[in-house]
Amino acid sequence: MRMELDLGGEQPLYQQIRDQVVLAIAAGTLREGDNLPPIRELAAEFGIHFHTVNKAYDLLRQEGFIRLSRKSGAVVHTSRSEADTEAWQHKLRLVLAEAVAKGIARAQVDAAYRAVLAEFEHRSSEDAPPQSGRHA
Amino acid sequence: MRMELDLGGEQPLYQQIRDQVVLAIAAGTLREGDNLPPIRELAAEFGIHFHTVNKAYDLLRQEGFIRLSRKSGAVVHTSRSEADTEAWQHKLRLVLAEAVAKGIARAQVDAAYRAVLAEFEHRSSEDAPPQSGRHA
Amino acid sequence: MRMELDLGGEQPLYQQIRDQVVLAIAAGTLREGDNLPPIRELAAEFGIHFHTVNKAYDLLRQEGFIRLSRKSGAVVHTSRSEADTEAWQHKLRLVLAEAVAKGIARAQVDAAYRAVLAEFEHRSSEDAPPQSGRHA
Amino acid sequence: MRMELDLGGEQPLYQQIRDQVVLAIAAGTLREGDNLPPIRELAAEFGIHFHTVNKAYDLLRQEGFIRLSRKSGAVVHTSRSEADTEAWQHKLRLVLAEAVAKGIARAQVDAAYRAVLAEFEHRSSEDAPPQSGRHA
DNA sequence: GTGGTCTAGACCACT
DNA sequence: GTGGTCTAGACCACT
Repeated sequence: MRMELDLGGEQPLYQQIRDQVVLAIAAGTLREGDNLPPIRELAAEFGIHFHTVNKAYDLLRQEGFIRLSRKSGAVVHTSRSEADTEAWQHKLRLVLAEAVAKGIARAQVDAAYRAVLAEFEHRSSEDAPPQSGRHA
Repeated sequence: MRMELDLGGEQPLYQQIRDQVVLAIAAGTLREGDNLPPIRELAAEFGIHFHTVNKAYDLLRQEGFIRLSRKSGAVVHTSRSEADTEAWQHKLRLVLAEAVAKGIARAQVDAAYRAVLAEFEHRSSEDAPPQSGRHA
Repeated sequence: MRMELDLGGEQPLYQQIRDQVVLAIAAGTLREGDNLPPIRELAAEFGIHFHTVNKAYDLLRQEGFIRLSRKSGAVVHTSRSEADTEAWQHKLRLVLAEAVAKGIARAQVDAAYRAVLAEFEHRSSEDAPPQSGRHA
Repeated sequence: MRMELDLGGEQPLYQQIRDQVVLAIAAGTLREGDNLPPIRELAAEFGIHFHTVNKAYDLLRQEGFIRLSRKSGAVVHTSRSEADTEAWQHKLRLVLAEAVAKGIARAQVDAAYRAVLAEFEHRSSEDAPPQSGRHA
């Protein structure tokens, strides 16, 4: 799992780590049951405090993306509550509001939407039974 | 313009104000050329300091949603740069990654996407005459 | 003299008026001895308060671009003190510092410099005796 | 990094701080990756409020001269967009218009231009090896 | 009457 | 120890 952190960037490091993990899961680089790097290892790799990584992992746990245990460390284990889905819809609403408010053309929004989902597509194809006829 | 602030919430107040304004523009409650409430008035309404509102308005100005002047106050005046659009796409990517990572079904994501855009749809439909042959 | 003001823009109106007049003088649209529009006329044209125009004209007078008198109104009459020249050099220094700090290539800075001066060139050619050999 | 502020001057303090930092970057006193003084430290040095310094740093961040993070503080990190370059050209145009309008001789303008750039020259000469054949 | 600048200072977030 | 958020409030600039 490739991870790029922008130390000294504007976003808090723990947030960046969280985002990278979420993107990796969506991209299929990290799959259900996979282990995330041990906290101290990841911290060492980037020369950051292990507390920072710990905070990121704890956030991922809270959000229902991973499980933490002393035995197996951090493991991808997604789950979602209704509240999660609602919170997610609220985020989507805000992102789309920005686009609409800025007057980005509907076609361009649609294109961006499809492009991103296509990028993450493989995932459903891996989980789903390999059916035929999937053209385009 | 309805606005709800969650004092003591996780999100900074100025960010909440910013979000509410963006949503209002997208929803068409605030339209190009409309005035936002004066800084001090909005502050009084919510019992917060005018600096907080000022920061929100300044952020909206930076992001290209409004214009500020001592004469006319805060006025909706959207503009966008290429960098804006790129930053927006990155936000969309992250939001969709969350959905995919959580395994929300594609159909449900699509439904949420369409529902939100439908909510903001009127914008174009109000401004444009409801007729065919929309040339220039 | 064409003048465009951005009412509701970020820059103070009096500053915009001042800038437009300076640009007009540099471009040769306004020449030594020419009259600027009467204060109240200009104010009426843009629907702004005559105090605002008055402030702009007074600033232009202070800066040594025009003369004001009850008889003849505002007349282009440039003059400069050593202090003016120093102040100008300081402005130039700051503008160039921005370019250098941002890492704009020297060639590009030079090009912008020459382009702007070329735009204002006619002026010297009008004042100077029409000598031959001025190619490029 | 030498800095001189004119308290009680016409220019806002935060703007003066911003200008001094830009000049320092152009002069090479501050270089890519260098740290600016911590907000509160600089404020104490000049006996002004840290909010004022904060505003200056935030402006420098917006303009693409520095980066801010809680971890590393304020670090010189220049970047520019096309809009930046356009805005810069407009500033240059106005400064040169002043000179032309005042009838400052072209030779004197050229001299001032070259003198300022010479002052900032070292930047490239320090970083690059003083040799011919500078390829990539 | 509008937003802008600045001070003073409490408390928080991130590392 | 760094910057960030927020309140409180004085005084200023522009129109």
